[in-house]
Amino acid sequence: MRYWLFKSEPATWSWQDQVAKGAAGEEWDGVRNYQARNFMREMALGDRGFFYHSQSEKAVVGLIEVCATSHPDSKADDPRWDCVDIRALKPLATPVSLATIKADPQLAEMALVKMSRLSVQPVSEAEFRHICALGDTDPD
DNA sequence: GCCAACGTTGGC
DNA sequence: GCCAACGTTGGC
Repeated sequence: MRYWLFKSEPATWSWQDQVAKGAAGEEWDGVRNYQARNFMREMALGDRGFFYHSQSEKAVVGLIEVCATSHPDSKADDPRWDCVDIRALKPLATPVSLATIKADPQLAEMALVKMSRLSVQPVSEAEFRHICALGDTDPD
């Protein structure tokens, strides 16, 4: 299993919006960046990831699961844009802020820190487990 | 609100 | 194919 991070502006699509979609999940549409799209094409059913609030909040707030592999983005008028569907699993008991991540030497190599504009990015298993621990949340 | 980083576009 | 101009993202 691989691990990922999905970034969203809460004003546009928040964790609460994601939770409201329930087990059926929702298409992660709107990505118009090749790197982010290519990561979504690599995702497998059951891959796990973080839901991150950018802008005002800047924190990892929840755990998600990939529930549909890559398919054309239904909201794109250009066939080059694919996306996956994800569903909310559970919130982090304690959100893990960007400041916390930046201050942690074990997380210094994360794309979140090094490539701040990338909206869909891979997370290593060690990073995934560490952030779950910081968030007082069972990764399973 | 500002600015740095970075992706895209279009002229040459 | 290069590069300047411009737009967008996201942290501060």
